[in-house]
Amino acid sequence: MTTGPLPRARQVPDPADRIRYGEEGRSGATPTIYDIARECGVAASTVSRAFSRPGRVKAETAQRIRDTAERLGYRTNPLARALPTGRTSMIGLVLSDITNPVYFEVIRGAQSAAAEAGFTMLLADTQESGELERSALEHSLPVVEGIVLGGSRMSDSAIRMAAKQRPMVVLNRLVADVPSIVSDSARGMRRAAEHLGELGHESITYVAGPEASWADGMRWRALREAGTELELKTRRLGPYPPTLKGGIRAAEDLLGQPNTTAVVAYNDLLAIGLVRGLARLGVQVPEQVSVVGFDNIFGADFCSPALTTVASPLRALGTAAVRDLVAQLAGAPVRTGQAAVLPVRLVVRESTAAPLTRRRGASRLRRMTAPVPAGSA
Amino acid sequence: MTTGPLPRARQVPDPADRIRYGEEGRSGATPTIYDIARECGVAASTVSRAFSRPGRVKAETAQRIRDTAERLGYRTNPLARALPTGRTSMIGLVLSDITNPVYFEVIRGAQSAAAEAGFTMLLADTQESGELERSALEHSLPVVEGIVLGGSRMSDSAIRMAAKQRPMVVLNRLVADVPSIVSDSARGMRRAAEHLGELGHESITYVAGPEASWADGMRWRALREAGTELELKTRRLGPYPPTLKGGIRAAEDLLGQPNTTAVVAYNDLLAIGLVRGLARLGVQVPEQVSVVGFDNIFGADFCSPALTTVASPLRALGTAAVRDLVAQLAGAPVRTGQAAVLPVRLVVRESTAAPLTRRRGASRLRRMTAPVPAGSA
DNA sequence: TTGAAAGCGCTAACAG
DNA sequence: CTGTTAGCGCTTTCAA
Repeated sequence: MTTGPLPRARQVPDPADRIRYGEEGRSGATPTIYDIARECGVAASTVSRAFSRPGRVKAETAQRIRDTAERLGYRTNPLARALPTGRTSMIGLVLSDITNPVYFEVIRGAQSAAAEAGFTMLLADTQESGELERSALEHSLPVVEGIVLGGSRMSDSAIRMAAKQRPMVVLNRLVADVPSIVSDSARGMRRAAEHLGELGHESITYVAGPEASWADGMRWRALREAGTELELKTRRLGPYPPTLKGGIRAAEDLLGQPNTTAVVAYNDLLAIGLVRGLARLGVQVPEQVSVVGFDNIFGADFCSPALTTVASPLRALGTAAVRDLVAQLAGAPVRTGQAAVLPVRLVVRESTAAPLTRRRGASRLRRMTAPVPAGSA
Repeated sequence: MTTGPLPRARQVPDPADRIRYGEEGRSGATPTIYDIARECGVAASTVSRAFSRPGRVKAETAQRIRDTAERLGYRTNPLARALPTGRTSMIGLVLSDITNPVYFEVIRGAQSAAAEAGFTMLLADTQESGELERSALEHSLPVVEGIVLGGSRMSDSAIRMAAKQRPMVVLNRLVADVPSIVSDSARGMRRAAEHLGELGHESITYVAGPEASWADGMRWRALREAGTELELKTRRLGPYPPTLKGGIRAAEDLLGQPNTTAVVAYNDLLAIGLVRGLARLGVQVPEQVSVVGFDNIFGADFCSPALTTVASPLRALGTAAVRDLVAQLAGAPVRTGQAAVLPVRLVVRESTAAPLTRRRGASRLRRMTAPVPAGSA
């Protein structure tokens, strides 16, 4: 009971290389401002200023300091700097699912914008759980100066609350009083509907994603409106999880729907799954059904048939979010009224075509042949 | 010149919400151990112990402390904790290219293992540059307790040097004296060669990836050895950047190679690009050429034809690396002699088949038809 | 332009 | 079992 094993092994400081108090100061340890101060015959505060406030120190002194710092291999300790100031130079990127390819380019964009501004990026994966998300925000992220929330699964009010704690930017979702960056999916959907209309389709089925997704509601609403204006019938199927598997399930459900010649899916993952599922069921894309996706993720161009999709500016979303956040941190006023809306564009590939026959109202889907064996191992 | 604008805007502390010295202590600020100590009538050190050393404090006292901490909404400040101890509870994952899909599952595995062990993951993208990598290690990562190096572009000696500074695990590469986790690509290549041999191919072309890649050398060597044993001719083409574009270039070069019926590519990205490039040039896969990839990345199953590939245990690589690192941090002896080798498996899909004709030695590739227009917008 | 000194929040010796 | 005290490395008043 006296000196029993400590609960967490790592709490036993390795006596060899951990910092100890009151002992050795110089030797192999990384130098501090005090070492430089002593070496230069100035006060530590002067050294500090030389780095964080150049110009508030005589040029020659500053130079001398910088030189010896260089010589000693001095690196300012970010932790020590952060403690009194709160400036950790870190921002957090919170994602609902790191492995969702829609985030790849977002991550890259955010990362490069962060690096550019001198920030390090902390990545948190909340695995599609609002609970994990809340806990990430509360526990592991207090060290970040600001947060980019990509694909949050929390409620608007929870987000608003969190945004009060520290600077925040929300991606692809509108939350009152919280700055956000969205892609113009309404216009994208409109373009998709026009495209299908021009090909001769008379009705469009929306294969829905998660109901908790702001973008999903947005896209469905946009399709309905476009349908009204363009005189196209619209209907909605779902919701489905926004994954390949979800798409395969949707394919099965689609067979029950008469007169389906054109589908717009919530996102590319769903669309690609849908195409595969349909192929397995003996339905040809685009001959029998046209399919449009959303986002233009990695793989949308090399799946078969290559996917027609509404391309989101994924990379730009990432950079814009981080730039916004960094601006906020620099004291810029928070742009809270309106979201920044980034333009999208329709990329037409091979998964859309004119409907097979426009003369008869008969369902194309009922014409299916016998199911074909899945082609993969 | 006197009070001119400071270089970085964010260095102007926002007087409203930054920490100030000597002023207000309580009010809306987040509580510290001192607030709890005062409230409970104990010393701050007792509060500290109650959290970091439960058991070294009387049960009731500890309970009382935990209760008021709860009531006050206390959260221990990780920065303040880290400063004297060096334990930041962060580990760094350094990748050569975040957007390379081969890392998706690795990231996910690493992230979940880190979370499980109570660590936060810092992600650094070095954009295929050894220089950026070195600088990331030096500058932005001193706050991490340990590092997982995935796809390093640095020299062995640079890695060894960095590994002396702090605990490190290297992925998919062997570096003397540094613990590493690799997938068994030698056996994977052997399996691929056997597969192609069984199909009736008599020679195999290796489409090489970056020369700086340890895995590339490994794979090529394994193919040569397998070729000797299985009596298959082998040749090497490249190097190419391990991207879709690289594959497309490789496709062009491949046309100059007589008698090519089977290709193994350094990785799936290259393989998929190759297939697309060949299709554009009018060469059919697998009818005219069989193609095998490496890794089994996202998309390998839905590209067309679906890719036969040597599947790496990507997720497991990520978790294993982090678990290893965490063990090191906990004081486990560094396993330096031998790398941990994770098993791979060959996934046969549609991109491999028997060669069209075995009777004639004539090149299949020279039989190509006129180039076909690219199908995408 | 610079130095002295206090403090950021927490941890760890060292008594008691 | 708990309080006292010093200290992590850096920043920022305040005075000189």
